[in-house]
Amino acid sequence: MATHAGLGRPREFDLDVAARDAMNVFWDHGYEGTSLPDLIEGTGLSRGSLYKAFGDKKKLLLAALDLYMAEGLRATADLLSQPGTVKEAIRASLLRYARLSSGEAGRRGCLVVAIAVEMAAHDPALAERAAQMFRRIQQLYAGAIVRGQANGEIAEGDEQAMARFLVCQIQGMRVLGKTGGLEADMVALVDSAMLMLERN
Amino acid sequence: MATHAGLGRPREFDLDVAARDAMNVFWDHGYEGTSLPDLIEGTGLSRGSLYKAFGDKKKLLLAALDLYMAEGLRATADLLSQPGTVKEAIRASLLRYARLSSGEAGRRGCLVVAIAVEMAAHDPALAERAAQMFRRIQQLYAGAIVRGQANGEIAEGDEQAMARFLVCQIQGMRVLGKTGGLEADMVALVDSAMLMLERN
DNA sequence: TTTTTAAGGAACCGATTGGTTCCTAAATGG
DNA sequence: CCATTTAGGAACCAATCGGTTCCTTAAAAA
Repeated sequence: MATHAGLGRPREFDLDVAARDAMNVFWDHGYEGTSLPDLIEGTGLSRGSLYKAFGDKKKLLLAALDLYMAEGLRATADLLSQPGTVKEAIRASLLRYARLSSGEAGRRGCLVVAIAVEMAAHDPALAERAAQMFRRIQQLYAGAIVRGQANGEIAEGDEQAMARFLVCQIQGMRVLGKTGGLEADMVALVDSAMLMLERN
Repeated sequence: MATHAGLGRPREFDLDVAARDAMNVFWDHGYEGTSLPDLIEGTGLSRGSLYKAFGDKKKLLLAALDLYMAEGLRATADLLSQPGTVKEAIRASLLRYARLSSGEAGRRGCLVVAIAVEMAAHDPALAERAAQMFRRIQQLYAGAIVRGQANGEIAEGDEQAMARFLVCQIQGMRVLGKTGGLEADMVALVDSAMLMLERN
C-alpha cells in the first residue's frame, strides 16, 4: 500500500499500478473502444473502487496518459543525456522511436497519438495534454541541438524549428508503424532526418 | 439515379453521395465512435437502405475510405503534375498538407490516419488499406523525384527512401495538426523537408 | 400485367453501455 | 470503543448498441 497518510482503511491497491493497467487497456482499445468492464478486467478492481479512486472514465484516462507521457519523456531525456557526441545521443533516441514504430510495437502504436487522433478534436483538455507532450519532446531535442551547435557538431539554425522537425518525423513514424513495417525502413527514416542536423 | 443497369426499381440515392456522407461521419467520430443512428442522420437514408446498399457498418467504412483515398491521391497527383519545376510541384503538394494540418482542418485530421490509428492493430484488412494508401502516395512522390533527378533539380539518391521520408513527414504533420497549430509552423516543417531534396 | 428490385418505416432482438447507489466486511487511527 | 475510510460485490438505471426482419409502397423492366 506504499504511502498512507490519512485516517481509515488504507487503499489496498497502488494507484500507479491501477493507472498503468488502465493505460494498457486504453492503449489497446482507445477511449471509445474501452468499456468499463474492460477496465475492471484490466485493473482487477471493482467498479466502486475504480470510481472512488479516479472519479470517472475520463479522469482515469488522464491519469493513464500522465503516466505514459512521464515515462516517455524520461526515456527520451535519458537517451539525450548519454555520454558521447550529441548527434549520437539524438540518433539513439530516434532509433528508439524507430524500434517502437516497427513490428508488433509499431502496430500497437503510441497512446498519445491514439488519444490525440481520436479525442483532440472534441476534447480541448486532451488536445492540450497532447500538445504539451509534443512541446516537451521538442524542448528536449532543442536543448540537445543547442548543445550540439555549441560544440560544432550540429549545423547552425533555429533549434526550435529543427527540434519541431524531429518531433514531426517521430509522429510520422508512429503512424506509418501502425501498419507494421520493418525496423530497417524506420531506421532509414531516422537517417534521413539526421541529415537535417549535419554541417553543410 | 445516374447509372442504372438492372431490373426493378432503381436506387433513389447515389451510392457515392451516401458513401461520402458516411465518410464525413466516420471522419468526425471514428469507427467505434460512430453509431448506426449517426450514419442514418448523416446520410439521410433508412437503416434498411443502408444495409441493403453496403452490407454492414464495416463495409460502409471501406467504401467511405476508398472514396477518401481516391480523392486524396488525385489531389496530390494533380499538384505533382503541374507545369513548372518539379521542386515547386512537390512543395505545392506539401503545402496543401500543411494547410490541411492547420487550424480547423488540422483539428479534423485525416481519415486514413484516424482509421489506421484506431483500427489497424485489430483489423488486418484496414491495416492493409492504410498501408496501400501510404505506398501509393510514396509512389507519386517517387515518380516526381525521379523526374527531378533527371533534370538535375533534385539531389541523387534512393528515390523511394526520399519519397518515404516525405510521406512520414506528411503523416507527422497530420498528427501534430490534431492539436490545432498555426499554418506557419507547418510551412516551416515543409521547408525543412524540402531541404532533403536540395543539391548539396 | 407480371416480375423484380428498392424505399423506408417499424418493431424487435439480446446485449451492453457509462454511471450511480447501496450494502456489509474490513482495516486503520484516535 | 468509535469514527473514518476503503473494498468489492450487487443491483439498478435509462439509453443505446449493431443487427435483423417484416411490411407496404413504389418504380422500372420484361
